[in-house]
Amino acid sequence: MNLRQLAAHPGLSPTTVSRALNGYPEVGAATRARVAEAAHRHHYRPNTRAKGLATGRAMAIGHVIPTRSRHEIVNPIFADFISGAGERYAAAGYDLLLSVVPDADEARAYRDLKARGTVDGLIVHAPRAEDARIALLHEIGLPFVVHGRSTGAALPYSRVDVNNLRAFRRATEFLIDLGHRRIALVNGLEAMDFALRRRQGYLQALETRGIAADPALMTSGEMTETNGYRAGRAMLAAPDPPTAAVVSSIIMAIGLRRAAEERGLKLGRDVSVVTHDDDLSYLRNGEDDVPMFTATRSSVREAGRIAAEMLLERIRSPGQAPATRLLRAGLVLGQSTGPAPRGARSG
Amino acid sequence: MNLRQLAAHPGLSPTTVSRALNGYPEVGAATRARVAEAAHRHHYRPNTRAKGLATGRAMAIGHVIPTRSRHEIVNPIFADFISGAGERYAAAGYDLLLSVVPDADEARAYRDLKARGTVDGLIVHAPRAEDARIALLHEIGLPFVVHGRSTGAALPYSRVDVNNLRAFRRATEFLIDLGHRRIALVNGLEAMDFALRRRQGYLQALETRGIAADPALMTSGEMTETNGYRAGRAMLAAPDPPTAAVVSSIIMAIGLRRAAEERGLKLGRDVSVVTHDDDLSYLRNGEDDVPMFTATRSSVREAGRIAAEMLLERIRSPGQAPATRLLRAGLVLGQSTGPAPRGARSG
DNA sequence: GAGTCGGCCCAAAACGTTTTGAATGCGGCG
DNA sequence: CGCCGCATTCAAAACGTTTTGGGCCGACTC
Repeated sequence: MNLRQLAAHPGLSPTTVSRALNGYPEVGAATRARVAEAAHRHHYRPNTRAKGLATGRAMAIGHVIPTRSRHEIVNPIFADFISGAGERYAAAGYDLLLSVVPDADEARAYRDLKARGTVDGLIVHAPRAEDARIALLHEIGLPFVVHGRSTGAALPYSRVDVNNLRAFRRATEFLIDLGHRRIALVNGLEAMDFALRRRQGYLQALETRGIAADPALMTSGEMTETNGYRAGRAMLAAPDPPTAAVVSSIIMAIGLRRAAEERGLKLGRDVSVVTHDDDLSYLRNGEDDVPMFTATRSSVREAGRIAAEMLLERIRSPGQAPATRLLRAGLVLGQSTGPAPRGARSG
Repeated sequence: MNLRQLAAHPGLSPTTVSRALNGYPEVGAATRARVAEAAHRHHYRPNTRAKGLATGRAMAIGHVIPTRSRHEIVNPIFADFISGAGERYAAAGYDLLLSVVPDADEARAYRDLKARGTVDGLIVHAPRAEDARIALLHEIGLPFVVHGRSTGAALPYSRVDVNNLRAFRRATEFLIDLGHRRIALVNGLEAMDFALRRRQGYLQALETRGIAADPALMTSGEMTETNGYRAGRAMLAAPDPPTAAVVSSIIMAIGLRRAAEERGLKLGRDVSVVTHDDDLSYLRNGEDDVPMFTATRSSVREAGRIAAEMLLERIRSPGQAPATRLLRAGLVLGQSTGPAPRGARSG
């Protein structure tokens, strides 16, 4: 059903029908009603491409999710983040365009999206320190919002982020307060900015309390269950094992728990763990009674919603100064932490 | 950079440039080279919307992922499935459009996509038995491929699926062979077709071996860690607890393991578990040495790749008879299964 | 009663491509 | 020499919208 065909029915011109549907004032109330009725009856929807061509807007937001080419791991938080964002896009009449590209091709993907005019703006995922994409997007001239931060970026940018540094410092201090001295850090890939900042928070806490950081207790890698397990197995088998750990992802924490239990160690009694918890919908921590894990919690779905709103606002009124929304990850007490064992295994 | 602007540069008409770029034969070799060079130099990409308008094709595939409005859980397999599919779309020059809609609005979402001409085809996720969407899409006239099956659907349709019934029958038989008699089923939502068929497989195995099914041992729900935990906790606390379970998702299995360990029971010794394993990229079962879980394994990312290819083929040559690709989930031996305890706790 | 203004509507241009239909120039053939 | 066919190229229409620039008519002002 065309606009022309739709217009022919009540015997009007396409112009008038278009105006009636888009709420322009210069159309009579009676006609507007007739048009609305006809449109409804024929299930009329304006053709996206034609409308976009005429208005110059794509009414779509792009999410470029980079795939580290080696092992093709897709971060499980994407699903929840995108579902949060998608909800807001839908409400505003925007589509969501997903681009899964090997990270080597990422720059080209951005340029393409702009040149082809496919999207009106985009979300930048998994930023690194001094992330090159920020300069690139400024150059290209596409509105964007970063999920996370990029320390040292030369140009300003909008972002929604979690107070990673503070959260991890608090988590580490909490463990220290419980008497732990050998505390491991099981981190995400430290090429990522969020991981860097969590590490800083961890280090600051140790330093403030006069505990020397031990490189043997710090590990970093893709946030998979296997990597959590590996880290746990290696550290717990070492001569002077940690009595506690701060962990960057609940999935890694599950791997770590597996490694502990394999050695007959119980979380919260023999080994304490504080993990970051993105509040993934299929992996709720503490949906029943006491949470399994003590955690720094921040809903990534909520972050998606906020990022979407910020981006839509940037598109609506360009030229605004970049904004920052900081989500605070609260420390949630669970069963995975407890006082350091007396005369800890650390000897 | 326009087509017109691009054409002005080497002093050609838009027509010729368009033809040169799209590989039509009626353009001289020399001109074609000149055009290619100019296009490359100016990073020219044809405007998606204009191209789509002219050709009548959107060069985009839609994925409608329904959100059960109550708790907004997004199935964790979507990320991997979509990443597999997206890879193939990209290779074929297609975009991926994601629609996150409350399942009540799903029909309208499909009609909209068609009416607005936003996509050339789509993937149907999480089909139910006699799923209404199949008839709807036939009526609408959009090519589609179903991920899964819809038993009892009146009309034919293309699909890629796993042999759920056989896999779960085998898994159950395997446990029976190990001496287990009280075997639980921790299933996904049985509104979903895949869950129905897994249940059938489970029941068939019990029946064949002359074991009466016990409703108290069968549970069904959203595939979250919490639900796995709840099922495990309830069943293991019951008077006549199961010695084994078949589980529909590795995430539920992790919850089940947690419940078992809470009672001091060890998987593979006190309780045996066979779980389905979608080979999620961040939750690999058996990346190191022996798999944690004995599992029916089938890569959902691979399913995504195949579904994408089938759909693109359907779009390329319409009118083909619907096709079916059946992936076989092999039974992978892990540490979570062992012989039934002698004089099992079943008393 | 003439002129002006507002309300309502329409024809045509524009967005950036592809595709149709036709034009140009050139060599070869009769 | 005239015609034909071929290889190239181009102008214009088309895709389905929005937007620009009027046009018409009745009511109001003086």
